[in-house]
Amino acid sequence: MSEKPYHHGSLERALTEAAMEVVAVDGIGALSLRDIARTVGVSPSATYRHFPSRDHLVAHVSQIAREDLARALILAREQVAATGSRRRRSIRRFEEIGRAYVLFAVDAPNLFEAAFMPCDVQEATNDDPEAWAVLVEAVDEMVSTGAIPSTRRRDAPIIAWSGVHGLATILTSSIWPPGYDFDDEVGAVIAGISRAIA
Amino acid sequence: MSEKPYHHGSLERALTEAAMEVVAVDGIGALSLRDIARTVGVSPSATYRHFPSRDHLVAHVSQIAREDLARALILAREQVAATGSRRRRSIRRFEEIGRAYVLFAVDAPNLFEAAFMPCDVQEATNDDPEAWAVLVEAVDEMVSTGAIPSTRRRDAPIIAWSGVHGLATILTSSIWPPGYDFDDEVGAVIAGISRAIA
DNA sequence: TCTTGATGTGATCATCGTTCACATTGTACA
DNA sequence: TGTACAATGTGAACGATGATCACATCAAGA
Repeated sequence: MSEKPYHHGSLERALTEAAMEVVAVDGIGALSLRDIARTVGVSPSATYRHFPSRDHLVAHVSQIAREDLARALILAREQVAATGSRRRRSIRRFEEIGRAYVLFAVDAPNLFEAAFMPCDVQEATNDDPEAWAVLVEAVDEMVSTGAIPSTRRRDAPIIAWSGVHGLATILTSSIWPPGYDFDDEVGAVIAGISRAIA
Repeated sequence: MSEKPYHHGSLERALTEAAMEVVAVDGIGALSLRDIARTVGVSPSATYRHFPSRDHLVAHVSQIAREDLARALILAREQVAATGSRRRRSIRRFEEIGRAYVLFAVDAPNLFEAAFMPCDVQEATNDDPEAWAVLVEAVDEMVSTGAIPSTRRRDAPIIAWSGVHGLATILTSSIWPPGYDFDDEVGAVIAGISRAIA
């Protein structure tokens, strides 16, 4: 029987994975240092060798969730078929990114919430993908193909982000108005955004 | 010296007010039953005579915050001067409501967050004003004055709500993109919404 | 080999939400 | 008027949590 070694070897990764699991399933509020220390099989104080406080763990999870979202957007953009005009394709890319944004929130509401929660502590900025950059690129492409006027280059990302982020937040806040269908309104909002920035 | 009476007299109101204060200043996460019991000058267990659990207090605060927001929207609508055509006025009312929505979030970010936080426990529905209803009324008025086509009556509230709610959330989430000015973008987003539902 | 830095343990502390038996008070009814 | 009863507040617990500290263990280089 292999005895458990005194040192875990990759505690930080294990803690992070356990934390992501808890947050994804039960939300950021259910994240407890002692709890994940238990599931990883380590003493509570060991966690402090890798995260100075619970808030730092939360910030780390939040950062990963943001990267996951950005990757989902990139994937959606790349899955747009290379058919039709460049102009038409830039529009479809933009709309698919918007749809993926809302879809991510619906599929993983707890991760979405965690991604944008205000964190007291800050993660060191790195080179990981950012949702904002993906959005700006898509807008730039639409400008370059003439799908939207260049005068909107500046405001379009904010308008688009507000629209999809608002819809996503509303969808995950249990404040959805009665009598409305999710999928229908996703299409309606994205179409509205297209009109707003056209 | 007036002795403190054994019974507080209006503990529930006092607890609620103290809770609103704490939430407004330090956020919903800083709300502690023991803490507000201390500030009100009562034992921790006394709070349970009025709120079955911390979650119920949170839900109560959330409900009040939602009412505050709705009242702010109504106030903004009523402050639109009765000048110009009915059509023009309906548009201005709608836009001022949107502006007030974002302004509320910026002025009271913690209350705004509390207003839309997912609550496990539910407050009994009452007749207090709801932001959603205010928005729908404004859209209906725009339809009746011909400011927007009646075909958009259904989707316009969702589109508008998504836009302002998204902007408000982004503004209060410390994820605001660099190089953008708050006030400018509020105008840009609201103008975008107007184009989206026109 | 010895030392040093990194990593994990166990005990401990203050705080929190919650519960429970009990105290106090206002009130409706005999 | 007096008395049972319901409402409301107290104080002492319990278990759980985040955090800190002295100490234990281990790996790697001088």
